[in-house]
Amino acid sequence: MTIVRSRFAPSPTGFMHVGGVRTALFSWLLARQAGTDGTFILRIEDTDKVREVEGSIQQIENSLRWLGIEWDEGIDKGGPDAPYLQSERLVIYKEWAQKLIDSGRAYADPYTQEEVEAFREQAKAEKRPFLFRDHRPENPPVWDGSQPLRFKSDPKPYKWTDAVMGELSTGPDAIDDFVLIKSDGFPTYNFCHIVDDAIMGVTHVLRSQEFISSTPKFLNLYEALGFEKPTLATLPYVMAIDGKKKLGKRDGAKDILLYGAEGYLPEAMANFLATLGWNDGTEQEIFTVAELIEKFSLDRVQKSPARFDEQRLLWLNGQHIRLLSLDDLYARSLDFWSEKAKEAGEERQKLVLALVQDRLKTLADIPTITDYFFDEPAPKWEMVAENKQLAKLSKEEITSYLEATRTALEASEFDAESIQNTLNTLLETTGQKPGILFSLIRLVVSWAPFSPALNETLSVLGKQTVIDRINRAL
RNA sequence: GGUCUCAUCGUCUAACGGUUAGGACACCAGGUUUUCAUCCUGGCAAUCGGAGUUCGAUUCUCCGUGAGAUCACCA
Repeated sequence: MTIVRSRFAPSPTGFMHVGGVRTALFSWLLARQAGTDGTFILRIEDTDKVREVEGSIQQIENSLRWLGIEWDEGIDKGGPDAPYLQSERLVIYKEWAQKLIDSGRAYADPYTQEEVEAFREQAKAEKRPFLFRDHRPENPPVWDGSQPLRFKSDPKPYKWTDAVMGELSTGPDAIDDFVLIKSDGFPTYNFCHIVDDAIMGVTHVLRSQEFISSTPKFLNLYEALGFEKPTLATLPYVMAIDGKKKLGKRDGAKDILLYGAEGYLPEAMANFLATLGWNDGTEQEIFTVAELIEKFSLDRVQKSPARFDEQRLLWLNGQHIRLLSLDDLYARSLDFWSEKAKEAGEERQKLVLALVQDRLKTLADIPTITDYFFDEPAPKWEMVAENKQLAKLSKEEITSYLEATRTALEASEFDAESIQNTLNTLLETTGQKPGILFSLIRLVVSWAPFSPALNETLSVLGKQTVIDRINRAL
């Protein structure tokens, strides 16, 4: 097994959406598949105090945990390279910045922000790219910490291999004198993530596509610092389903935790995210988390962006619900039952749950598909009118079918099998098609859009309830 | 504008240079002598365009076209 130290390094600027979570998932899968030789680090990059949102760290941790992503090292867990919160590591960055100053690879930026802005405007007006290094001061002042500290870059073309994208290259114009330490004393992402990855011994850096054009800067900095470059893997975007833009909070990307509240299973979400841009080359669609860990590989990750298709997630969720044992399903369903259902107790809830398990797409379907087992449903006759077949029946026909049904069921033993026999006999005596007669019975006892097999539904409801509901309808 | 990336059914994707271009979601039609959003069967539907290399190109090369990213004292 190869040694893998991978990390997820979000900034605490709000909730997590599917794009960010997928990056974390892939990184985690890589570490877990290395077995005991794999470590997954959660590092929080809080160097932009302006954009920071309170509570984000907790939310990030909750999101990862919900998905089943557990980290080995992090701010709450500690680890050999603690602290894992960048704002607590400022001395480390200062140290490395000093090394760059000493080796002549960093200098104080003497300009005001307005002056730099003027340079940028000028370049724009002249239709040429803006490069700070064109304005590199001849005799920069000694850096006292109040000015930004800039990297003295060594522009040159680069060719490198990305574990996902393959061979990549850029010209020298991609490299400029970027800021290492801001005037507020905090390092920039560009600088501190490189330092941290190196001293934390990170072997695999996974990140999303927008970083591809900054990679040459990073390569240049690795060289200046004398660090070995880790394996770089660029993940394609997750796109909004109806847009051509990457999925972002502005385009309706949801907090990943909301999916849990909406009745999605974390393993379905993991399956969905993993197969959004990755597949194992076979026709397998449903993967358990264990299978994902076993089979995931960076070289089968797609190069092109994938759209976020909620329909597919819904389908996968139904598939994963079916995979659950009844006890497991029950344990996860607790938040979704109606009050009446909870009053009925665990035994009865499980009886009903077993009946409906195959039909659930989300746990949030539980009330709509089970409430009539616990509470008297309000008749919705429009459901009869909206049913193509039932709409044709006259009021008299409906009445006579229901009366016949009541009579027949009153004589039934009311286990699933005898109800089945009773219903079959009923078809013969009424001469009606099952699609019509059974639809009618189903609606009258449940008034629900969908329900389990009729004989089982009736049996679980019990004779008295069924007769009462038929009477009520009559 | 500079730099860079990507491109197979509507969507997610498969295909050592040789397949009737496969699967899944969605959709449509049947079936399950019982409803239904389950399940089964079937159907619809794709290699962005043009050159080149080759006996043969979805696959390799080039040129277009389209889409996207980036060019911050944000990450």
